Amino acid sequence: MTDDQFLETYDPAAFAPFAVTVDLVLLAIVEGRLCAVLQRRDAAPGQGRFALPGGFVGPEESLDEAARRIGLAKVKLDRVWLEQLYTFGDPDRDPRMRIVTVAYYALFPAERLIALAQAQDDLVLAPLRTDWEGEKGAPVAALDENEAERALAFDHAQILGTAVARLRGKLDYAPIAFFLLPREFALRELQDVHEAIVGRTLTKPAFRRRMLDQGWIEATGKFETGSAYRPAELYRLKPEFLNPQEGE
Amino acid sequence: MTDDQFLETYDPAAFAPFAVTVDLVLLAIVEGRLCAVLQRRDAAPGQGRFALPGGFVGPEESLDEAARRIGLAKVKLDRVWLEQLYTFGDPDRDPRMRIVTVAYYALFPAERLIALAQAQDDLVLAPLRTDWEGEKGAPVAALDENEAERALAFDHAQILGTAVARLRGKLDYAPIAFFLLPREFALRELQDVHEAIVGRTLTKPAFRRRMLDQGWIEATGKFETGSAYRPAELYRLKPEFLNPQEGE
DNA sequence: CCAAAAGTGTTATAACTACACCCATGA
DNA sequence: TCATGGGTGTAGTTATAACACTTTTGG
Repeated sequence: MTDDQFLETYDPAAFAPFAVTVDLVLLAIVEGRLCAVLQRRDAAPGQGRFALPGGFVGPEESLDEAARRIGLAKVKLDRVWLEQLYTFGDPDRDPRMRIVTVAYYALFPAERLIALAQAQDDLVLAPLRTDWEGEKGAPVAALDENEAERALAFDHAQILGTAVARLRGKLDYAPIAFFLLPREFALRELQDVHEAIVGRTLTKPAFRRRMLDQGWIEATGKFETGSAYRPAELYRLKPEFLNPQEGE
Repeated sequence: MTDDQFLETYDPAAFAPFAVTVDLVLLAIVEGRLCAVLQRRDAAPGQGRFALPGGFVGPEESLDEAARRIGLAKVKLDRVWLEQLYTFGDPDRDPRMRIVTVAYYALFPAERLIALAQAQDDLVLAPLRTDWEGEKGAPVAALDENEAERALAFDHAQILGTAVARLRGKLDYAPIAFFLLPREFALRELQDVHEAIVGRTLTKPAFRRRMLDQGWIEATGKFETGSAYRPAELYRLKPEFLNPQEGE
C-alpha cells in the first residue's frame, strides 16, 4: 500500500494511534565518573523504578524543540551539546500504548546536573559503566554495579547503553568533551573527562599534544587560582565549535 | 507535565494523532557512481516529484521490521546492510498530517537495484553527488546536477544527504562497503566502490594493504573469468562480519 | 629546600604514502 | 613480444606513543 492509498482510508480515530515521545540522556562527569540523570517513577508502570526524563512531543513542535524543552527546562541552557541519538519503537516497549520514542543525549558540566539533582528530589545522578573495553555486542545495562539493583523501566537501559557507545565513539573526532567542562578548563581536567569516558588512563604528553594539534581549543592566558601547587593554564573551546552545526 | 499525567488525560481520538512512517534510502554503486532509488509520486502532495520509498509502521511491528518489510519486499534479501539513519519530525514536513519518519539506509550490489528499477517503472536510480569535499554545513540536495531539476518531495533531500554523510563517515571504520558488491569481488572493484563514495581517487598499494590488514576480508583462491588480461583474485567478506550485530 | 603537579623535549615505534617495479594473461 | 591491468617491494614521511626531564608554585 502506498502512503496515499493509506491516507485515503486512514481514519485517525479508527484504531489506537501512535504516540511520539522524546527521552533524554543527560550526561556529566561527576567525581571522575560518567553519570546520567534518572528520574524515579511514582506511578505504574515501573513504579519505584528509574527512567530517563522524557515527555510527549507537542503537536506543533519539532523533535529538536521537544528535546530542548524537556531537557533544558530545568537546566540553564547556555553552551549545551544536544544531539539526536536513536529511535526506539518496539511494539511492546511501553505496556500502555504504542509509543515511539526519539532518544537524545545532552552533555553538561558537572555543576549543572549536581544542582539539578539536588533541587528536584525525584532525580538521581547514576554512575555508568565504561569499562566494557572493546567488548562487542549490544551495549546494555550501562549502569554501574552499585546501581544495578536500580532496575530501569522500559527499554531505558538499552537507550543508556546506546548513548554511552555514541559518546565514546564520537569522542576522538568531534569536539564534544568540552561540553562536559566549564567554559575555561585546564588540560588535566580535559584529560580526566576523556579517561572517565574511555575507561582507562591516558599518557599526559600524548594527550596534550593531540588536543593542542587538533586546533579545537585555545589558551586563555589565565591560570587556575587557589591551586596548592603550580597553577595550570586555562584553555577554552574555540568559539567556532560552540554551536552544533554539523548534521550528525 | 509528566508522562503519566499526560496519559491520564490523554484521549487518542481527541486531537489529530501522530503517524509514524519509515523511509528508505536504498543505495548501490552503478557505473562507478553512488545511486539511490527514488519513486515517482503519482498523487498529491508532490505529484510528479520523486520521493524515497516508504510506508507506515504497522501497529504490531517494530521499526526494524517495518524497514525490512518495506525495503526488502521488492529485493531478494540475502546479505543486506540495513541500519537506522535518523528520525525526521518537523511539524510541517508533510502537509497532510503530523508524520514522524524514521529513516533507514540499505546497501545493495548494483545488480539488485538495477533489476528493481527495471521491473517497476515508477522507480529510478538517481546518481548522487559525492564531491562536496569536506565542505562543512548541512548536507542537502545530494542529487547529481543532472538530476537537480528532479526536485524531491518533502524533506527527502535532507534525508538523502544524511545518508550519504553517514555512509562516508562509516566507510573507514566499519565493514559496510562489501554490501555494495557481489559476494565475491576483486580488490579493484572494492577500490572503485570506495572511490565512488569518497569522491576521489585512491592509490592502489595503500588501499590494498589497508584492506588486507584490516582483517575484514579473506581470499577465496578463485579468480575472475573472462577478463581481457591478467585475472584478479576474488575476495569475500569474512562470515563473522555478515550480520549487522553492532548496535549503531 | 621539598613535594606535587604543570609542562616539554627526545626518541622509538607504528602507520601511511608515494613511487617504482615485477608478474600474468590474451592477442 | 607487446599492451594491459593485477600485484608487491622499498623507502620516505608522518602521526603516535613512551619515557625522562625541567619548571613553577606553596609550604
